[in-house]
Amino acid sequence: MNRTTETKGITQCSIFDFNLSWYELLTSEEKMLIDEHSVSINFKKGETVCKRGAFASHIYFLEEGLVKVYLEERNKNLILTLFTKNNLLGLSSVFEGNNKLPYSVSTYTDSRVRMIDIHIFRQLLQQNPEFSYRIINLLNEKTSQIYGRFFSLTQKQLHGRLADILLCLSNRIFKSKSFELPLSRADLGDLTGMSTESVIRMMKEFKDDGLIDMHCKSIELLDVARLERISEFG
Amino acid sequence: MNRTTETKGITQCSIFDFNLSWYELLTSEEKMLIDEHSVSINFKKGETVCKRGAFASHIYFLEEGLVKVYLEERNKNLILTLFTKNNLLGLSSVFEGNNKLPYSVSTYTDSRVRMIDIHIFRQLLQQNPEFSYRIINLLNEKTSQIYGRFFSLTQKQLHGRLADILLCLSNRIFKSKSFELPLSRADLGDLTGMSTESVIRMMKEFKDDGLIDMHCKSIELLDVARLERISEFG
DNA sequence: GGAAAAAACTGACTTGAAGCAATTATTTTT
DNA sequence: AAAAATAATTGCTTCAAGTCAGTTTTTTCC
Repeated sequence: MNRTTETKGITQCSIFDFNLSWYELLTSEEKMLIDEHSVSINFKKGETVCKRGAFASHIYFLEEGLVKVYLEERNKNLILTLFTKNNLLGLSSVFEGNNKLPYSVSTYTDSRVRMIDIHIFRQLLQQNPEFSYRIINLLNEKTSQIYGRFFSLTQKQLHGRLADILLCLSNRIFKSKSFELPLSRADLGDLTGMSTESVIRMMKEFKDDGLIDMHCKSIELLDVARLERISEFG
Repeated sequence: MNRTTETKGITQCSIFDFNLSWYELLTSEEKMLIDEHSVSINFKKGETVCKRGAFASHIYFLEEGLVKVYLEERNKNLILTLFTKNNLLGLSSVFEGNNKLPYSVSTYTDSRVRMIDIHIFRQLLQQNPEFSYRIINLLNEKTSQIYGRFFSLTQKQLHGRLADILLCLSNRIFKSKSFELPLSRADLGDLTGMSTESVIRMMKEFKDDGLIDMHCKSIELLDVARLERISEFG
């Protein structure tokens, strides 16, 4: 067919951190319904919010904190995505076919999670088309981010994957070129699909090359342009 | 927390092939609206239905055929999923934020695709909650399948990945233990994240081990139980 | 504040899987 | 039906990246 204009690379950044508001789209009765059928729970750093395979009884709204959404099997771990505050988690289970949670969630920092009864949430989806439409948009946005990560982890080598994740953390999560990382090196490994040792080696290499500065948990991106090039060329 | 019952492995099968009906949920006026604002197009084997980056103007309903949904960049290819007939494609672009298509689609066999005006589709989503709810379920089902593939491709080695894909093709796509494969070895590579040569070597190995029988494009699974074990143990 | 545990790091070694180049088989085209 | 093009296959070589084992640093918790 005919030539299409070139678009940006597939993996610009892929960690979930946007938040279209959804609560505002509800009527006041509906809001009240949510309020009545939800509770807000505090989790300490490192705690498990929910485990894959458990029955899905709630939709989670992360009011405060930072969490990982991950899969584990045997000793293999894969972090699907990170969520920051004001995001909805566990939407996959609104589908009755998925009555079990398809992933686990645990916290990196102290967090507050509002747990919303899933039946109420479903009811609202079925009665309020605007709300439902917004949720579709949230799901789609998330899916296309997952595609980006999928591409990154399957098609790029270590340099590219690490550059990807560093850029994401900076742009999406911490919104700053320097940040204190609450994730361990092992977590970075689960996020990039590489071994802990490789993460360490690669980060040292980035440091030696003047791409980043780093003292243990504190990280600063020094040369974003070059990191982007590394991300692009895999 | 308390111990949850063990669930099945993450990657049972991950190719998209279920179809909840959605058309029936529309009112007769809505159906008419769809009919008026859609056309059915025939594609020959190997043709491109749409390319990543193009403006998303339609939702696609695959009336007949087999297609791949894929990402390409430089010489890297990744097949996200395969679709069989009676499935909706391109739902990611109902989100106005994504006015460009996030992936490309091309056919493996002669196919017929109904192209539905995206504005009409959006309108229906916003006015018909049951329809919208059904679409959410479709999206969710798809997402959890993508997670499975994501895990498979990032955490398993070649044996496991090939076993995964052979089982999927058999269970979901062809619904038979023996089938004529319309995909090339290179496509199997793009589907499993391995090189064409590795696909060939691995399939030969499976054949020598009595797991499958194979003559060029025709494949038969001989020992499904063992394939499942290989899939499970990566 | 000191002991214990957990992370972070380093170097040596091994290997899974990709890349390359050449050959054979299939399919398409004329 | 022959020629050309595409796909499948094989063997050889290379290297990216994981594993293992040991050391140092940092964090946690009595």
